[in-house]
Parts: sequence; structure tokens; C-alpha cells
Amino acid sequence: MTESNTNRVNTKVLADFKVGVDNVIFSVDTKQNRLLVLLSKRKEEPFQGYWGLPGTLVRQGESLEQAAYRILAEKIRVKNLYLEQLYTFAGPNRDPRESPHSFGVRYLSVSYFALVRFEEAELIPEPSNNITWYMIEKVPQLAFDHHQILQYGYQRLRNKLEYSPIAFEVLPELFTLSDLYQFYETILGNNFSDYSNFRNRLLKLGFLLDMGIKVTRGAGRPASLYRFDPVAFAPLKDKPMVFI
Amino acid sequence: MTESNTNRVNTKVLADFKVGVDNVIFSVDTKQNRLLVLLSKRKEEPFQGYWGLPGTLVRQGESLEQAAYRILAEKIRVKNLYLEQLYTFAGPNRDPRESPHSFGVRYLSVSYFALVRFEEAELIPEPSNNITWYMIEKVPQLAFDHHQILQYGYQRLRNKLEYSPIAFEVLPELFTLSDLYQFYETILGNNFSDYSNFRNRLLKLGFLLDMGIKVTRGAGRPASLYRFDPVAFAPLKDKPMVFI
DNA sequence: CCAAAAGTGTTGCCGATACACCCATGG
DNA sequence: CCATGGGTGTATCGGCAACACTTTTGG
Repeated sequence: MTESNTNRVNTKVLADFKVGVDNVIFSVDTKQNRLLVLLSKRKEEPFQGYWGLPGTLVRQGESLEQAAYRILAEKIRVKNLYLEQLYTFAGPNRDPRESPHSFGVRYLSVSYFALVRFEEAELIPEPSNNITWYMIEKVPQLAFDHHQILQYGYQRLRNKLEYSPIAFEVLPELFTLSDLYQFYETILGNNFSDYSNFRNRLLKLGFLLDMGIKVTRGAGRPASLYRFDPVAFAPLKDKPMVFI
Repeated sequence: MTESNTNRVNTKVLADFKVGVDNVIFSVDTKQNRLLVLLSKRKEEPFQGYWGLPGTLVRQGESLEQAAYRILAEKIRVKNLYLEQLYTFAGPNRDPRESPHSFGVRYLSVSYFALVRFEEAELIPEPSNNITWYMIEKVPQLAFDHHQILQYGYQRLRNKLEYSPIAFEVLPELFTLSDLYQFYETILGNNFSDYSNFRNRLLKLGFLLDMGIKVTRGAGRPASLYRFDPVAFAPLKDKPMVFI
């Protein structure tokens, strides 16, 4: 990292940073067709009482990713998830603690994007650990620039879904094609694709294995259970591909 | 950003960060079919004498993007460029200055990805400002984890090129379709697409305006000069689209 | 037997590939 | 007049959207 020829001026004007990690944690409640994001109510200033993205400050010896997992583990218990770095926000004055006379102490936020399996995710009810799933359309005003971060994460979620198999990280081991379709529908909107075309496209790709097991859910013809086959998918990795 | 309920332990174990910005600056020498990356030779420890990505430490009151532009301005004079944030690297021990007894002082690097117009880019010959364009295949061993950052940037460049009109930020105002084709070819490799299909695809998209001006370069039939029309492109923004 | 959900098939269109071919210039 | 690079045309193939249709269950 860092400078090569900045020896003249800036040693005395360098900024000192606290580095935070903020997580945009999504989950899909397929049963109710809801896209959810995890928010936590702030117990301290600044923005006390506001909802915000679950976050933490990075500790000594801790990597960013470790910090991201640590927050996650503090808020919810979950085994199946997908996590990746999102974006880094560090504009001056993005955190009230910087001003007014803090002499260069800045708060930088590296945001992480996560998708967790809803059915197994268990919110940890630590006393006064005030966390909830919010429907994406009903998110209230958020602390700091968390609204911007959330928007960024939401965008990433929709993009990732189209060219990346993240859905399978988070669906149950065995799922029906309707489950999969609903998952996509919940995130991308109602008419993102025709169901039967969606079916055909995915099946033709060849990484969904029909387990030969049928399940019946209420009325209607029983559906086959499928499994995602990472081995069959591997050669398609990095190939341009659209799940839409 | 930052914590919500971390009041018990971590105040005393929080890491303090210096934040650096490192730029992966690409340029395309269309004449010679070369993809170039800007490297600068380090004049100080650590890694003195090594080549590395041009970088700097962030100053008080300075945003990350400002810092990125500042480095750029220190190294090259250029008007037309594209710049975006790349990724943030902050693992402990990524910078030798952290160890051994620095008590939590960490060096975090936010990398930026830039593409500049080669013809107009003028390296600034400050005394001992040791900077050069390196062909991507001939990059030597780099300081810190800069090789990793470079790889990441290279990947981003190729991806961006396929679904984003960044080429036009960096080509001359008026260009021939061969220029454009060569630009893509230089970055994506020799047989990324048939020339005439490339032509047809792009022209059909409708945002390339034939200026009706012909230019002759050596032998061969004169070529039409085209201009990128941002207005015609605007409605296509965010639509999935492939330039390939 | 009918509604509901799962799954299959059909058709027409569009776009991409892989070429072959024509055009205008310099030497 | 020919090599060189620019530009146009075309035939084939595959994919995909739209939609009709069949199958299997619950009530």
C-alpha cells in the first residue's frame, strides 16, 4: 500500500482512522415472498435509538472479514451463508464523531454483503440486543450513511443473482424448482421471467440434479426435489452466464 | 458505520489505522497493441527499490477519491480518465510497518481502478519520480500485496469492458471502429470476437454516431470517424448489455 | 370433477457466428 | 494493379420469449 514520494508535507496532516465493518445482511423468506434485511437498533450515541446496519470496529489482529463474521455471529446463528466485501465509505464528516475538533480522527466503514438462509437463521436474543428483519420496502431512516450502503448492497444482490449461483448457498439442500423460482422472484420482482422458461434454462445448464424425490405442498402436482451440483457447475464458473 | 453493542471489551483492543489509497492505473497503447499499467519505484522503506502501485496515505479532510486523484495528478497529467473504487485490503501483516511491536497500528489500503487515455497521458518527470508504464505481462515483483491488487484490477478491467462503456471515456473524441476494435482486442485478447460482428453489434446499439469524416492511415480504404453519444446511450444504462 | 400446482411442448423471432464478398485507398 | 485495410451482406444455428397444453395431486 501507500505512499512513495509524499515526504514533504503530509506526515503531519495524515488522517488517523478507526475502521468499522458494517454488514448488509439479506435473507429471503420464500414462504411469504419477502426480502429482508437485518437491522440493529443503536444503543449509543451517535444516532442512539436509530436503526442501522449491524457493525463493529475492527480490533487488533483482526481482518476485515473476521470482523464481518464476528458481527454476524453476535447477531444471528446461521450456518449457510454467502459473504463478500461490498464497498468502502470513508468521506470526511460521514460520522458525527469526527467533528468538530477531532483533529483528523476519521471513521471509515468497509461494508460487507451477506446472504443467509432464512429458515435456519436464529436471531440471538441477547438482552437489549435489539435486532430485527426488516422488509426492504419498509426500512426506516437509518443512522449514518447506512441508507446509501443498503442501497448499494441491494443493487449488488440483484446483480449477483443474475450471473452468480449465490441462491444455492442459501436455499435448503434440496429444493423444488418452484422454490428456486420464488427465491428469484422475491428479489428481482414479480415478472422477472416466465416460469417454464426459467425452468428450461436452468435445467439445460446441467448443474441441477433431480433427486427423484417428490414432495407435495397442499394441492397440485407433486414437485421434484433438486440439488445444486458444485462439480457440474465448476466448469461454468467465470463463463458469462445468465440465470435471470 | 461501526459498532452498536461493543462496549464491554474492545475499546482497549481496537486497531488504529493508517489508510492508504493505491491506484491500479491502466492505459491502452492502441498503436502497439499494449495494455499498460503504471508502476512507481519506491524510494523508501519498506520495500525500497521495489516497484509498486502508485499510492499515498489519506490526509485530514481528504476523501478516498480525492486521495486517488491526488496520486494520479502527482504522477501523470491526463484529462480523460475513468476511475472507480476497486477493493479494500486490510489483513493484518499486509504491511511490514505493522509488525512487530506496533501495538495495533495497521495499514489499510483502499485500491482504486483507473483507465486513462494513453495518447494524452504525460508522465510527470519530477526528479527521482521513478514511474513507468509496464506491459501487463512484464510486471516485475511488486511491493506489499500489490500483485494481488493488480490482478484484481485486471480482472475488473476485463469485466467492465464487456458490459460498460468505459472504452469511450478513454478513446479519442473521434475514433474509427478499428480503433475501438483494437482497444478491445488489446485488453481481451486476440480473438475475442469477429471484427465485422463486433461492428454490427455496436452500430446496431445506436450510440455511435458516424461523423461522416474519413481518415486514411497508410494503405487501405479510409475509415469513418465515430463519436460516442452519451444521450443515445443513457436509456441503455443499467440494461444488461454486452459489447464483447 | 375441478382447481391448483408442476411439468412439457411448440412456434416464431431475433441475435450471434462464421464467413464470403465488395470498396477505396497507397504504393 | 494488387496488397491492405474498411465496410457490407448472408446463411445457418441456437436461444429465448410467449403461450398452449398435459400431468398429478387435494379437496
